[in-house]
Amino acid sequence: MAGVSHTTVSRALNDSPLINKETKERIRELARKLHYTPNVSARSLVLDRSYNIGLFFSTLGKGTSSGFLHDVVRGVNRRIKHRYNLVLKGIDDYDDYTAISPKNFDGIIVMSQSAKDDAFIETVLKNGIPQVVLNRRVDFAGVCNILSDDYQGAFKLVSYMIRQGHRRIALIEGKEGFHSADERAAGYTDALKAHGIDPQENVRIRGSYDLESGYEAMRQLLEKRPVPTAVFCANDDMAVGAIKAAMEKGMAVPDDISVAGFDDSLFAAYMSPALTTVKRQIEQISQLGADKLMRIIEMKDRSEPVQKIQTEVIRMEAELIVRESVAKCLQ
Amino acid sequence: MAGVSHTTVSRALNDSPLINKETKERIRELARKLHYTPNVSARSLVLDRSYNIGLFFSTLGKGTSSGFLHDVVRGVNRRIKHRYNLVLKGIDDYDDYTAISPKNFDGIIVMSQSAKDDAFIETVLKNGIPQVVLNRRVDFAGVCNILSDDYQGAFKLVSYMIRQGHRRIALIEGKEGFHSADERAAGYTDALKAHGIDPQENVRIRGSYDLESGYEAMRQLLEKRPVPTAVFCANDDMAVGAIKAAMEKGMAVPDDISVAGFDDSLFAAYMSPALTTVKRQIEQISQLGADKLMRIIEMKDRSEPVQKIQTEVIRMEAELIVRESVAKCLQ
DNA sequence: AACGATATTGTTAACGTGTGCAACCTATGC
DNA sequence: GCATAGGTTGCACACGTTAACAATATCGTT
Repeated sequence: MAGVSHTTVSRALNDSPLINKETKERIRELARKLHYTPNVSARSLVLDRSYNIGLFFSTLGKGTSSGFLHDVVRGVNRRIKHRYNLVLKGIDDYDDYTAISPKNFDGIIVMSQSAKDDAFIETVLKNGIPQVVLNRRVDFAGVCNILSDDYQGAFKLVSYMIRQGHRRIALIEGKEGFHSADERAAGYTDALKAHGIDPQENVRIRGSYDLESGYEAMRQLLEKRPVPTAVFCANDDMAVGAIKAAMEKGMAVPDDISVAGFDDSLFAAYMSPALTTVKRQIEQISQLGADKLMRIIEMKDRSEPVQKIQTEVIRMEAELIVRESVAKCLQ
Repeated sequence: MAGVSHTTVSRALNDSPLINKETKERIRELARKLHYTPNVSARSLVLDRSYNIGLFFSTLGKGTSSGFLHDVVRGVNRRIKHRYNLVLKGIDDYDDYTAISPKNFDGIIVMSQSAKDDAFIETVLKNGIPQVVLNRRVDFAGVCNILSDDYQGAFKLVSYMIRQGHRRIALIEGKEGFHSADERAAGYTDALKAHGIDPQENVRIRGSYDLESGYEAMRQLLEKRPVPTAVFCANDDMAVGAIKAAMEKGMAVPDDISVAGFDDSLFAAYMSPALTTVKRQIEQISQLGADKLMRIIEMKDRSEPVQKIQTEVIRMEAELIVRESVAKCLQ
């Protein structure tokens, strides 16, 4: 329609230097008027890029909390260049990884919760897809890794409890097999030891990160004698459940028993009592991860060596948020 | 490598009837061994399908609650055929809609919160992309529309409050411009009128669906004289904020003032007091929407007329969940 | 044995874009 | 006036797949 070859049109839309400025403007104007949109598939085919960024969670079902998902999506979406598609996936939806190919994903962000993801991460690595693993420490060489320091966060929180005079502190653990659960438990144990307190196995109960499991765990804890004076829940959701169970038994929080969580969920500040917890910078980690991934992709485009940036490990400090649900121990 | 033409390979992998069974098996076995993956871009180009399903929210930033996002993603992800990519987008990220083309999306699910989305929905419609609009009533001919009946849910809830003896019932409204906010407000107003109570403008306060706004709104309400005996919050998050504000003023819920929410969030059952609320079947709506979309896409593939299914409007009943936060009115 | 029908495979073109190369045009310098 | 350089455009091919059509092999029927 412009009386030129398709080559010239292509050059106009990609503002190539090999084109007359006026023809370029004329073609662009025409394209706008006709609502012309370049065919992504054709471009993908010849340029060997999919314009898909995969955002993979260990699971999209139970186990991933809503606030976590939301923070991650917000963080990543904000930093992804606009021409990309953000493709959401659950690793546990796959039963084989043949579809994980550089043809399908220009880059992949893994929000990893569990060591089960290692096979997936390795596949991505082997296929040479630019990758960033967030939220969990992995040991593959050549993988950029960003996570919050849950161990240190838990350590700080439990130390704070001890400073408040608590000695018999229970733990409601996170979901089995989840790395975050282990880290937080380790921080708990080490904080006790560092203050000369012997960790007791019988005030340590396995939860699964959801409200019900916190409720159930607390009911079990309240049967123990002596009853713990404080409970560290491995996330806020379980803390909510735990507080519910305590109240049903006629115990006031924090007067009769102190409870703390982990995550600093949206509602943590608005509960009664307001929840003492640890804040993870999930949104920030996600943003940072997305930025890194974009950089790796760009370096790969220019076929620069990507080693430097890739093997990096970044730990983001977790912040203790003191509110009302942990009180001084009076016993 | 198999000593056959690429056409034969194509037939083997798509199990076409035009191929010998043994050759098919031989090629498939070979493909598996070599980790051969078909190139999606090339297939897209020739078949004119992108294998992308767009999931569009009005916004991915503030205004969309975490639980909502999570329920939708879970529901849709479960029902989408595995070969598709679930592409997550915020409508407010776009400043023009030229990228919204059938080449880029085989189908689109819109989780619409606001009338601002209409321009977007119309674009999708004009471009002939199979579309399902969830969560909000739209009037375009040829659009499949599934939503929860928020009006009726609010009506039921407020009627329940009235049956409990409440007469002075306040409203904390949802976010301005959001359709759900208007629906719930209308249900509130009509329930009052239906029971012969005159809606009072001065106990009606605008919120924005987040916890802070519920908190602020409640503080304002508690200044009113006489103080309302019950407050209907247009979602659970605001109810949490409202309860916080009440408690800070030394008022017990529900003994001194009753509070109800909307959504039945995960934590609603675990708060103290457990929240009386209305349950929307978000996950179910999302599943149903995804199913419908898949059907529309398939019909379009067979170039059947899609009119029958498309103009449908489905209203899912919202369910009153009675818990503890609304008590009998003693005044 | 010859014919047609059927099963199986190969040949070729097409999808819409980007790119190397050739071709053309124009201006500059001698 | 002519050679040269630089700016601008078109030609032809490539990307990896599907599909219409042609070609070949196999089988059963008369």
